[in-house]
Amino acid sequence: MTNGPTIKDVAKEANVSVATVSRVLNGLPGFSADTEKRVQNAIAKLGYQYNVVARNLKMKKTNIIAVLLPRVETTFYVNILNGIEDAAQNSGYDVMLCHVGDSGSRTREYIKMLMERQVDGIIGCSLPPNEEIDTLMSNSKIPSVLVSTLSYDYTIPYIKIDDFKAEYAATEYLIKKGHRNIVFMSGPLTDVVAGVPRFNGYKRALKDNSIPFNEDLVAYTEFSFETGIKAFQQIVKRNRKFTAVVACCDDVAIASISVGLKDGLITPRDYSVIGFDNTRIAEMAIPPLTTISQPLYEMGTSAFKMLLEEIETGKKPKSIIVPYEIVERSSVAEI
Amino acid sequence: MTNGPTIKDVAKEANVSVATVSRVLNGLPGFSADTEKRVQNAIAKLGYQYNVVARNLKMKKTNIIAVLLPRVETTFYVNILNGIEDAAQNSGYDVMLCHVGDSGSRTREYIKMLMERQVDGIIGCSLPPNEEIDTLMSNSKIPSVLVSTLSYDYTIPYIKIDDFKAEYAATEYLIKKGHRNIVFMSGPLTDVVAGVPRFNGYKRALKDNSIPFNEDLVAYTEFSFETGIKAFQQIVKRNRKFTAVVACCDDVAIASISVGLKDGLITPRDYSVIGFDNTRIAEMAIPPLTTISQPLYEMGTSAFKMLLEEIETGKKPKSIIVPYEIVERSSVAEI
DNA sequence: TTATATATAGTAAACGATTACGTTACGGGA
DNA sequence: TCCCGTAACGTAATCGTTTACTATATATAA
Repeated sequence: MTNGPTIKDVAKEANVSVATVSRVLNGLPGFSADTEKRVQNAIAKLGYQYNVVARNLKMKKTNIIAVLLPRVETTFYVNILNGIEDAAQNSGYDVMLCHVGDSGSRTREYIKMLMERQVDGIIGCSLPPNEEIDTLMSNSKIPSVLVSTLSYDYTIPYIKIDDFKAEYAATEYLIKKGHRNIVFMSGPLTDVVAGVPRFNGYKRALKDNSIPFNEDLVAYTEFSFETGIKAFQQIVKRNRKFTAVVACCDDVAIASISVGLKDGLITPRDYSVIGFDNTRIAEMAIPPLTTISQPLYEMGTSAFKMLLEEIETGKKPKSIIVPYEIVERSSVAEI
Repeated sequence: MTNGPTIKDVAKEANVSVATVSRVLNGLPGFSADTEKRVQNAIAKLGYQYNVVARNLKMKKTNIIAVLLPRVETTFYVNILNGIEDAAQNSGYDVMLCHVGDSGSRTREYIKMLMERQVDGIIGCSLPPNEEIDTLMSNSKIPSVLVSTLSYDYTIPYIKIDDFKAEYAATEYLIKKGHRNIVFMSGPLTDVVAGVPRFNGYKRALKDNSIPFNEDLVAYTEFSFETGIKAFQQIVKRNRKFTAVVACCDDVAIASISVGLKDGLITPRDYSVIGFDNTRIAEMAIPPLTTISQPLYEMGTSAFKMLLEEIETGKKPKSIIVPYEIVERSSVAEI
């Protein structure tokens, strides 16, 4: 591969110094209109191509941020990612995608790689809090923010909803519609971020409305359709008296609807269902799913803004709790 | 920000030259076990951090590839992306995400940026063929491959299914089940890649089975749920005699099911539906969607392999047509 | 013993930008 | 006329690596 022309070649061609070429390239002051024209002509003539890598080395800045994602199969992450990418693009940053695996197993290696690559910042999405990873991140000195999760010891700024309150609200919504036998399709209790607090929100809403908690009405599942199916089959086997279900995510909500259908149970005629996340499938479900909405896209843009703040000022931004919202569609009936 | 230690500092600390440090860092021959230990100790003592940017400059290689995507809201792209990322990761490449907008409007600027960034390769997903963009890509001299689309003049290697044959097969599948009044929910005919060929496949299957083509049975839509809803409403208004519909994508298929439901029409009892893509929602739909499956993840990994081949050998790889598959679920009935 | 190969290392020139600092020329004010 | 500020450049060091050349010591072969 023959080497392309560099700033030096341009300088020679235009009869100026490299400094001058650099100045016109970057719009810095210090050259006449005539010089500029000569440089531009030289650039055009030689087909000069700017080299960002060289600048990165000199400037110790890459204008790259990395986004760490556990898995990218659901629109949940995609919405956040879109938000991040749009915001980054607007500020002249590019984003590097790091698919760290479901359990976050590749996170360690990725962070090391990112340090070597000199990325300017890291955004971690839904990573399970892990002391080792968190300290690794902190020690890396790379500005970082978390979306939809927390750090082990709260040292890394984050942006998320209040999962406890959100699931409390979902449960209460059902109660206000007259439901009392409410199934809870819980995320795993090993998940301290989205599992435990949502479960607690459910239980607290029950308690505040003097409804006794019934262990028979809760099933544990991963945040996926397939595991949701299995979990809800357990429920149906155990208990038939429920009139509503609050699910830890939309996929599980839809699984709950599907399972019932095989037994001739129709939502919301026979039982109501409320989801969580408001992913794209929520509106496409039959019936369209009533669910808790997180402003995912905005969380993405905000996360980038927080990160940018840390990059530019060196100060850790404040964490943000964003508001959830109940979006009412057709999967809940009053009784 | 105080500068971190460099290879030079390590060299001084270990009482060796920078060349030696570089050699142990890269596992090249030319140092004794004792020297290696001294270098490693120096690295540990100083907390030395390797700088990839400097290497990139020297080596004229970044080990970054870029993936261009029109929009990332559907699991369609996500599956391809996963494939690409996993394959890239295995070969020591990182991927940069470029969200070029729905119409590919930002593609131009992105390609320029990628040239400046000296990325090693570009993978374009589902980009609408566009002469200007294609020549820009070719002129950039950056190895490129296309997934699920073609280049304007076939100069850029691609990997995709045969859309004509696939939609032919879908239509024929319905015909073999006894259907003759078959609606076609067509993508826009401005889409030369997925719009036109699929429409032609549908028409040809009709013809080969001596079924007259009926303009009334086709509606045009974008590849989205919302537009699918509107398009199918048109169909229902115009004609009620159909017994099946072939849809240009899963979202549109589900839209077709949803619209009928409002009129009390149930799939597959009242009409059958076949989708396209086999995205995640296909299995979650009610009823689960029979659809044409593209091996998206594998297309992603193959695309990367093709790209890698071009990066390493400098030769354009051959384009690949991958096989589709009909996955049978419950949205089609025999009559 | 001498010649030669080999292992182990060092020197210094790239890679392609940015920029602090120095220089020159010109113009205006006193 | 002299002084000085300023615009318009140029020079050269620098960012942190890689690696082509050399150089030296030791081992091996003849």
